[in-house]
Amino acid sequence: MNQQAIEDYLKTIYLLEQTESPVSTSRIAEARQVRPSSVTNMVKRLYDRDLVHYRKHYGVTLTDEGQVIALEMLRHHRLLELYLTQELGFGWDEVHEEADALEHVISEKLEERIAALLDHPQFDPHGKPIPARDGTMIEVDCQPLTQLAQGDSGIVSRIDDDTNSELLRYLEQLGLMPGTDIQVTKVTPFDGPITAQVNNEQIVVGHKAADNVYIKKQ
Amino acid sequence: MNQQAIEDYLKTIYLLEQTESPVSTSRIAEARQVRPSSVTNMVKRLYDRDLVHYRKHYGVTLTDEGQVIALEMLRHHRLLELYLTQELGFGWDEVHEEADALEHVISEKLEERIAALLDHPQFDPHGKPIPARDGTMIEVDCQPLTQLAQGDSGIVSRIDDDTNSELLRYLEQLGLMPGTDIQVTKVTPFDGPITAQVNNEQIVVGHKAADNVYIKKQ
DNA sequence: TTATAATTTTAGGCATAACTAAATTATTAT
DNA sequence: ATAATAATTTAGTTATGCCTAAAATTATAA
Repeated sequence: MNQQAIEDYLKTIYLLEQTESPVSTSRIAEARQVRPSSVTNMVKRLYDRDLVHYRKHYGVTLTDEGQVIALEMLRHHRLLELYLTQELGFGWDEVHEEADALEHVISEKLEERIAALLDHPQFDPHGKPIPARDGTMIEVDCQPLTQLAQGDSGIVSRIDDDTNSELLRYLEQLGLMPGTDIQVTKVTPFDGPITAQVNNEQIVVGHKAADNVYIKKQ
Repeated sequence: MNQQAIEDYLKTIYLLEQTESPVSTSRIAEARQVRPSSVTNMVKRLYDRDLVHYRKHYGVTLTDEGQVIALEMLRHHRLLELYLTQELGFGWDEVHEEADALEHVISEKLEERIAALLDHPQFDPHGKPIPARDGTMIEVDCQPLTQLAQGDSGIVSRIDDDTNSELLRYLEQLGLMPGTDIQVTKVTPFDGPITAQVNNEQIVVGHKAADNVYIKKQ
């Protein structure tokens, strides 16, 4: 079993656990784009290594040991994304794949140097929290733009699907990046578009895109 | 056949070809620490992919296509070594392993950004030439310190074995780093130590270490 | 309780990449 | 030229990793 595959599975399980825990094999299969039987096999091997708890027909959760590895990958990934944008001029829509490959390869020493150089940052370019070395992570109370009501205002906190370059480029055009102030001007029913005030401009954004934009209400 | 294994074999073959070409399977086996028969198998697969020329019982050389990949890896490796020392505070004795892992993973885009940020450098921290994107590379006419005679002077050009951290730390202590002026004060027979003037100090360096220090005579 | 859906088991595929031992080929010394 | 030696290749084996389809099992909800 190679380390990269282990790390990818653990990361997937970690992220799925944020929504529902325990995680079913079919959810993992879906996320990893393999068959459920492949997942069952892999999960057994992860279980043999004490990286997950596993009860048949019930689900999977990470052990402490498994979570340490998952968080390490998440830390690597998000630090790298920030590093690439801040220090190497990458766009926030270009960093996901690069970080996905690099996260498995950088040493702890390099991780630490990058973190220090960036002044131990708390968030990646998409507003996602970067786990600290001890596994702790800031939680921001926020909600999708689609759930705000007319008149509500707040600050863009994070973009949910940070793997979708096209979406990111679109949101950037609209100015919907973490830290931006936003006030909802108008909402429309039946998952219709949302109108909002952003950077002193009126913007209109479709429901699907808006669903990825999480706002911290004020 | 995974890409990393291919790249490692091609890099090995490239480096061995600098000394003698064609390269025998046993030389490759020695360099890669595997059995000659394993190399024969691998070489056949490389041949199937047009990455090497291969004649049984005769030897192996890189095809153009193979050389492109080998040089790309060398470029990645050396750029990364320089980047890690210049931008991330790594010592020249700490970068080899990190670069060895990263070289297979960075994208062309990241390579280019790193190169640009470093102002398209020509040499890595050990004085080795960095291949340009088109495969060209500066050649420096230099020779091992052990081959200089008393009174000869020059500039340290490069360190041959850049994988040996201990050696690199030792040479750094002595001030024997690329760019340093050096004048040979005394040589001793039977592979004995060499005395030289470096940074206004007299230093004594053993034959084995000196053999790794290449000098550009003036 | 029985049908349906989800999950697991089984058995095997396919690729990589190493190894050993035996056979073959090339080189060297007589 | 030939025998001895060295280098190389062949053939077969081992081990790993990750996947799949199909069959069997288990959970669940009507």
